[in-house]
Amino acid sequence: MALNEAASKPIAVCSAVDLVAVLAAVTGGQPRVMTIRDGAALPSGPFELDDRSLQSGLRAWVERQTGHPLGYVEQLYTFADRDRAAEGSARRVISISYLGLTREESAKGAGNAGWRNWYDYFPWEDRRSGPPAFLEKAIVSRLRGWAKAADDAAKRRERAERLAISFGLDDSPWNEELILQRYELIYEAGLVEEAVRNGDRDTPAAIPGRPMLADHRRILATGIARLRAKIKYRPVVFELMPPTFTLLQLQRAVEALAGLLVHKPNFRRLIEQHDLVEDTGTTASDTPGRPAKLYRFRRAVLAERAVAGTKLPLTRS
Amino acid sequence: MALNEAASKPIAVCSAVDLVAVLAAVTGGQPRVMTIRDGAALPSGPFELDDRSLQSGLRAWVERQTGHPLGYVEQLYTFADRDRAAEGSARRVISISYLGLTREESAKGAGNAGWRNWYDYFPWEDRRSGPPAFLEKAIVSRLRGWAKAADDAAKRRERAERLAISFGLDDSPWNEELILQRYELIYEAGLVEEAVRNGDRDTPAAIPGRPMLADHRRILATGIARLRAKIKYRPVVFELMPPTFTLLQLQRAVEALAGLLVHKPNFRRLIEQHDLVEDTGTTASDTPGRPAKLYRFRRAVLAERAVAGTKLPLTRS
DNA sequence: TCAAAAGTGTTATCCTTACACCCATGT
DNA sequence: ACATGGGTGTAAGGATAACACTTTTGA
Repeated sequence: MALNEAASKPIAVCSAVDLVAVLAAVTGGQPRVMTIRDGAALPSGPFELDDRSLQSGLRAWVERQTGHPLGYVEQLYTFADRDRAAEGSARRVISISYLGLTREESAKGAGNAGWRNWYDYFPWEDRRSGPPAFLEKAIVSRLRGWAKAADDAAKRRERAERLAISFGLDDSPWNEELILQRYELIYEAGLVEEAVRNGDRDTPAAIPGRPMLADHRRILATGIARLRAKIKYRPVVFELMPPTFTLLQLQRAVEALAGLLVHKPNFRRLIEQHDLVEDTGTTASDTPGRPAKLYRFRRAVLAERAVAGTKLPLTRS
Repeated sequence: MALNEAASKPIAVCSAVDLVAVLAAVTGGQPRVMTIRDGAALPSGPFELDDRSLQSGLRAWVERQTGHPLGYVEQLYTFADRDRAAEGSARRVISISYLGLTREESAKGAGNAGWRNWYDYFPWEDRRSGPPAFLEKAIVSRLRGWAKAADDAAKRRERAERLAISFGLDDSPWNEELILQRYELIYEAGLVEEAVRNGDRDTPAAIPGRPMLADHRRILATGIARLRAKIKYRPVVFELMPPTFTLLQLQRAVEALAGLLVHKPNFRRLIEQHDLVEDTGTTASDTPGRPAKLYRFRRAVLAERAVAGTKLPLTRS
């Protein structure tokens, strides 16, 4: 590293840069992610110099692939740690990752590309029917063992605390946003195939959850975490919905993303209170039970609300 | 762009990558940012391949430079738009930017490096004594002119709306987090030197606020925006405070960052309620008025609270 | 005594949470 | 009738915002 203060023009050091996309959708009540290589990797490729910008290039590429406009794109993170290389060669790569939201629909992924339920990769993150049965035995108890196995007492305490917070043990509530922290804990403990590949441990039995190439699973976790956080303060769920939808469909989408169940009456009020939707006048009829009103996203909110929500007790005047 | 699904190994396309740091501190009741080249640029330099990771490399560099531990580092954004090159050569550079927080103290910036009040670059962002006098004439009225000058009606409406929201006109409240949006509006309207340099407009009189090289001012705005947002939901202010401090000092630091005044009694209650600080038993004596208790940050909160704060109405059980 | 800052009390309001309940449709 | 989902009412509790006020020091 040389952040030289007096640097004239930066020297033209060169690195391989690639782009990685976490493309999310919701269908059939499940959260989906676009994958390639038969589910083993996220879509990615070299960053070419003639793009207008990273974001617009990514958008164009996705729209070409899926035939659908990408509703929303945001940069996720840029990874550059050495231990990313992973696969033999110590080649250093910089990965710039993006999160994109789309309505799945015609998921005409060419070749071996396709949409997968993202809980295939993180089965412990789906708590819509309560904590999964395997969690305690296959994960938590082994992490407890790992925490106890640290060298000194301080480290043991620290690990135990991270474990409790990440997985919502001992009075800590489960926090669905901590998906990356949970993955990293499991990784550090050597319980995922990716960690084993990197030679950090000898070969323990892998835990439930499908691995991915390189660090794509970490990137996916980063994307899910961002989305789980964002749905709480920005109206991004709507990017994943069809043009019109019932409030229950909307709720199911939120639940799919969060991996948690939501309180129906209060959810409806929340949506209505914030004026996020408007009535279309029509009702959905093909469903069981009483027909539900169909709503559409009130796109005006995107402009109206810069949102943000104060948290500082300001003085008036 | 070629996010080829079937990509075997990405081709070794090469780009120049550099790191840019937004280092923030608070002293003398003012927010500071570390600059080089006599205040014209942010510290930056080429990214070298032998670093362990971006973050740790940046941390090491800063600690060497300032002699102080960097309390907090986070990645800001990776810029790669073509129009960044700006300065003659169409050379494409990728800039990975970071936000770092430190206690200024011995700001022994070597050479022409040093701490600057960040409102030198964004004078309209400091509203601690109300909206600055020049705002209406030097900025808002000219932006209104720019909004009216758009080609078609739709674009005029869109510009007027962005203007109203960004600058808190027509019933919209001022939102201190929108600093980047405000800067981009001013940039698009051709009112900053940086835009003129890029040849977007002929030469209008520049508005108050010091320009920077390349797009460093945009990066700085990104950093300030992140920090202004983050102090509301994470205890990061404390990274900028001395080991012990009074509640008024803490309040002044928050005000300096936000560019807004805070309601004292309610601020104190907020801090205490959340158990963010603990009493040291000592009091500050050298100040005017009644001596204030000195507090210290309760570092335990970093571990205890994964924080997050639900916004979804979950079902119990 | 006054200025300056520390610090406390109290209220109105809003938002969130939880619980209870009724409504409309198809089988 | 009953299952399924749609939809409303309301009350308790907590957080926030606003106002008014007392306390402690140094000059």
